[in-house]
Amino acid sequence: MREEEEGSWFARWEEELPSPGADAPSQTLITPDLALAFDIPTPSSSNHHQHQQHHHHNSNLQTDLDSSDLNGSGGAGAGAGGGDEPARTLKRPRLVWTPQLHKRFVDAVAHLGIKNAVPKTIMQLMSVDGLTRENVASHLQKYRLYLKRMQGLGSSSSGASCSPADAATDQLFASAPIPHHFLRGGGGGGGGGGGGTGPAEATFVPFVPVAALQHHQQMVAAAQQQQQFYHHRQQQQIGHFGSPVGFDHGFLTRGQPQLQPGMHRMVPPVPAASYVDDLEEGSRGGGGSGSGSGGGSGAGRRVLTLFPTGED
DNA sequence: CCAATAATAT
DNA sequence: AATATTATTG
Repeated sequence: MREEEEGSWFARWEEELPSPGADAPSQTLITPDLALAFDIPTPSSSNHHQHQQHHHHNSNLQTDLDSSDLNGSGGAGAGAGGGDEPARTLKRPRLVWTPQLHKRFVDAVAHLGIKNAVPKTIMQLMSVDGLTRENVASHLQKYRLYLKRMQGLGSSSSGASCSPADAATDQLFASAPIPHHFLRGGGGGGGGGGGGTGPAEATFVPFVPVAALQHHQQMVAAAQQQQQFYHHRQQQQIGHFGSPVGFDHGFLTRGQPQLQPGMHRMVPPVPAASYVDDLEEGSRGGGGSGSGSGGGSGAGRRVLTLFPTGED
């Protein structure tokens, strides 16, 4: 029995994020505060091995991924009350892209069209609190690779992944209703997301909302202001990340953005993103990539990933 | 100067 | 393997 594969990364969690520990009060709500206190020791110097916090039973693990744990983990935090203390050089926990979150991502991209599917726009359209452009950009890379991979292949049977490694990634992306659009080269494809697993589609409905999106340092003024915002976000109200199952349900989903005084939201295209937020998504029956990758490591990885879809 | 992408590092 | 981070280019 060996769980070395996935164990590798989550094992680092202890080092990465401030795994709160036994000394942590049972106050599940105060987690952010503690994390904050822990995380700001000495960021300047190279990361020496800081005191490793003990970790309390943080149900962070996606293991029971269900409900709306749209967020990942963490607790960087915001002053739950009065604190607008700049959590200087605060490193937020790694963002956990859960299927629900990814769905929002895809949904945003889908409604934007490949044209405007840029990190910043996506981030704004998602309206997910605490999400940074970097987060989206990073994930966007993965997503593009996934799409490209899909395009490259797509023949023969419903397949999806060839390598076991890709299979894992596919599972994540498969959780979203991929509006097969955006092709790297011109666009294309799309069609049925849920209905057919047919790769290589051709029908595609690019609804270009707005015309040109020329960036010249004058027209994006609003955007720049927005940019400053997420810089300050660090001390503003981040902290809705880590939500151990059961508490901290600070839904990251901001239905409508709260307009800040002195600034207005810049959403020229796409009026108000109004998608249907479905908490539960169990769509992946079509593709159904064979989980049994046969291969070498397909033994027992049943922890993390996969939500209660009740499928087996 | 700002934004996005690509590559690299953790 | 998944993200964050950094560097480069537009």
